[in-house]
Amino acid sequence: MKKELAKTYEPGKFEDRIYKYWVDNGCFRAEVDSKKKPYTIVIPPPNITGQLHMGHALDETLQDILIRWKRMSGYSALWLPGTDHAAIATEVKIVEAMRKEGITKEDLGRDGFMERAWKWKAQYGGRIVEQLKKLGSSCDWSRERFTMDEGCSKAVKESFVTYYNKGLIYRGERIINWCPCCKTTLSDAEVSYEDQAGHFWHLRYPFKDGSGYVELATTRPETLLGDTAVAVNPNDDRYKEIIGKTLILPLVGREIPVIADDYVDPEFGTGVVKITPAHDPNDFEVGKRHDLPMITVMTEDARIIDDYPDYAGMDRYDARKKIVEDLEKGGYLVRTEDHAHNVGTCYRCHTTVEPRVSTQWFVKMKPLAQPAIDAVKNGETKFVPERFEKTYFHWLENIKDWCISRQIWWGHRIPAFYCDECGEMAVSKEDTVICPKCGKPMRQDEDTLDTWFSSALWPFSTLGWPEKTEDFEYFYPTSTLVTGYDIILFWVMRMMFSALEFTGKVPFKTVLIHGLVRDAQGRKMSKSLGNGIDPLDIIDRYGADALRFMLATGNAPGNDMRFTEEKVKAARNFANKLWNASRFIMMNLPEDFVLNGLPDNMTIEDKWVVSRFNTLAKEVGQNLEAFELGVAVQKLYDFIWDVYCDWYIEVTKPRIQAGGETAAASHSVLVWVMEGILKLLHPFMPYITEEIWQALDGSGKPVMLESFPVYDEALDYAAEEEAFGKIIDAIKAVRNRRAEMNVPPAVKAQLFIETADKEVFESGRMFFERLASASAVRIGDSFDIADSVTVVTHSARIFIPMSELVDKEKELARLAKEKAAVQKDIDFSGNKLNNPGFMAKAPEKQIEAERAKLAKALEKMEKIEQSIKSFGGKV
RNA sequence: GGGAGCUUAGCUCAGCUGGGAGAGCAUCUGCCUUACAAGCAGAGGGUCAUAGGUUCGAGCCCUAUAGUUCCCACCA
Repeated sequence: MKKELAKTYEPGKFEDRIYKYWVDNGCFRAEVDSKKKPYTIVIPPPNITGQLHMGHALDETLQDILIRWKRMSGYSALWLPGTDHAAIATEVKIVEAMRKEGITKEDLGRDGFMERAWKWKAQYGGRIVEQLKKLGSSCDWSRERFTMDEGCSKAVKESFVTYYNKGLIYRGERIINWCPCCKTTLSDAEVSYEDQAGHFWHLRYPFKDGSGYVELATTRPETLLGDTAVAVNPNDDRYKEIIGKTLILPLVGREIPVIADDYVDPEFGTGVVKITPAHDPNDFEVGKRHDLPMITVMTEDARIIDDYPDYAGMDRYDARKKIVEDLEKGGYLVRTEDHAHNVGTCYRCHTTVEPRVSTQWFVKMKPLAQPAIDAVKNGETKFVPERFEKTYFHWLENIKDWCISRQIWWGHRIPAFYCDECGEMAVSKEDTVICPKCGKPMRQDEDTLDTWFSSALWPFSTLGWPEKTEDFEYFYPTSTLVTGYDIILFWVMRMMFSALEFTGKVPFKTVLIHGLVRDAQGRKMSKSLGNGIDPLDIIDRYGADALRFMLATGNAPGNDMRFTEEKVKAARNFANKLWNASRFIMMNLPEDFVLNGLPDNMTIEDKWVVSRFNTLAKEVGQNLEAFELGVAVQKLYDFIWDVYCDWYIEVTKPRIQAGGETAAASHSVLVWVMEGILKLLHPFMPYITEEIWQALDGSGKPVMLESFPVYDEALDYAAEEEAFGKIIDAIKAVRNRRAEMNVPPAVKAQLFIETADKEVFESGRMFFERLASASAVRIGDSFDIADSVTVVTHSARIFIPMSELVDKEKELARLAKEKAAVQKDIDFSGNKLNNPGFMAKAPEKQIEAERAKLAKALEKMEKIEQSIKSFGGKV
């Protein structure tokens, strides 16, 4: 069955059609099938607010390659898609949109806001999903999930309640990271530190008894309002006598003590630290140790509270300015110096985080961390590349409790209930709860959970947990998680301990880590820089296959890569090459051609290409097993372009022209190898391989459901590989000489091939005419052609009688150079073989290879010397 | 202050368990050879950051140094 392909490769003309074909035929659907082994990937769920960016494109491409390869390899392969509600990120966007309409959250109230948020989700949540499809992602869309859908919400409640009942979730008053802009708490992981230029203000606090001052330094003078002590190191001789004395807090007039605490570093600054327990995490600890009062001086949006009339309502930076002025006026400011320091900022909006004391919910991490460490230590879960395990261990070994409550509405509401009557608290999976003590209806906690709380359950909540569903039993634990190194701490680690806690199993066996896609200059792609490249735009111009190929090529796991359009173009050109190769095959195929395996009468070059393909299949499989996708794709590229197109197709041309039996055989081999290529390449470039397959193959089945080629011993033709290699070498050598002498291809010349492998060269006779510009070819044991250009390979001497081009002196000089080169080879191998150490310790295989190399070089040397003699030179 | 990565051809990067250095792009030469100029045939270009070490043999393993990037960390 022969179908015409368009003249040029235009992916835009068929990609959408092919995708629809796959969906319509249920090709992505994974079945619970006890006869097959499961292979499962859950997608790192993109944010519903998101637009597809290059990071997604890379992530999805790698997953799709793996899932398509496993599907073709006989697994029941499930790629489970879905989206994340992205609590803060989404709420910020919705609030922003509302602000443009002049509405606030408070105007709508909680229920009204949620209604609006769900509408918003319905409107934009689908967008990113449609964009994923453009890439060719073979997700099982019938199983698509959302972190706030019914099942995932149920899993969230179940896990919260279980944690709570085991004492692994608790509520307590702590100092937490507070974003004054998002008006919510943040976990430690959600704070990113930035170096900022600041100042070091040296202040003096007077003693109450009038005995002078103590000097201290601060980077945050505005927190002075909340100072409840000044601390020195107990071993600091300079200050031993003032411990226990009372100071008057400038501007405020509060009496505060001088305390001693090891936390103070005597070497740093003046060795005296002001203590603000409510606005600094370290001071909070000091305050607890010394039972100091905690005085919160700022509101939720980081303005000074009304208790300080001089500064009330000012934001923290204005207050800082005013306070420094007032300190100066009052004679309390000693000096100001420049000081660079590390400031914690909100990872979403980059507002400086304000430490704040409040009552929040926490997950107790120490007991959960240990099993997660063990699971990786004992190899149940492996990271690729391995080095990321260090990051993982380091984080888990130093982990602090996880603050999970957020003061926003978009998210899973904390399933805790309070009785306003008697103060009782209950944690429950139910939506309405009656107080167990007094029977009054209870009020649910206003806060929601950190978005990563539900993400942490993703590998099993999406498969039905806490129910023991068929999917869960069959597809869990998942096989491979593919994600960027930037969210190991946020996500991978939390899935690990959650899964071990709730399912008793690791969530995935392998974590394949990839890097970031950077711009051409190596900068991170970001909205603020405006250097982001839209994958959809690239797909539009070059096709999804080209983008995928580019993203999979030349990149090792865990390494960042740069995006350049040149690389996409190279990938597109490769697709075009494949496209045209298939066009060539099809335009020459007889109308009634049907592929019926490999023919019986294969020639040397047929066996050569089949054997090379066989090796390719073996190696690609090995590389995929080892997650070396970049290496695998490079091998495919080399085989298709160099072996198949540049050599095999070229070599079939004279055969096809000749017609008959030999042409028929070459048709079969051409199609057989092409089909093999399409199968091997399909995971990487699904669209073009499917499009060509459908035109070439008569089975009516999609290539994506074919079997992935594997090594077949019967197709190993080592002898033919070597023999045809001799022909290739000879053709290359002739071309090389002709190019050196600037002989245009149109100028044909006779070729006299002197060789001991007459049979081999005889079988390649017609290739010299087509590929080496030969007008006629003679093959013999010995020739003596005067004044001819000579070419020497290790298996042949080739004479090209072009006397007008021959310059004896030049020819001798060239031969001398070639001789020197071969002599170097001989010396190199000879030295090795004469080295007792090498002979004693090198593996036999290596010694054999060295002997073979030496033999080849010696053969070549003999031929060169012969040629030198024939030009009258001395050897 | 800890930890990790990177340093290979002019540029961007591969290089699987150690066995005479590769690709794409760029450069140069010659070709519109009826699959493909998004192409074909050739060429040039690298003391694999530096210095030691292990080994018969090192781009690859070990140690130090330099440059660079990232992650983590409470120094006011």
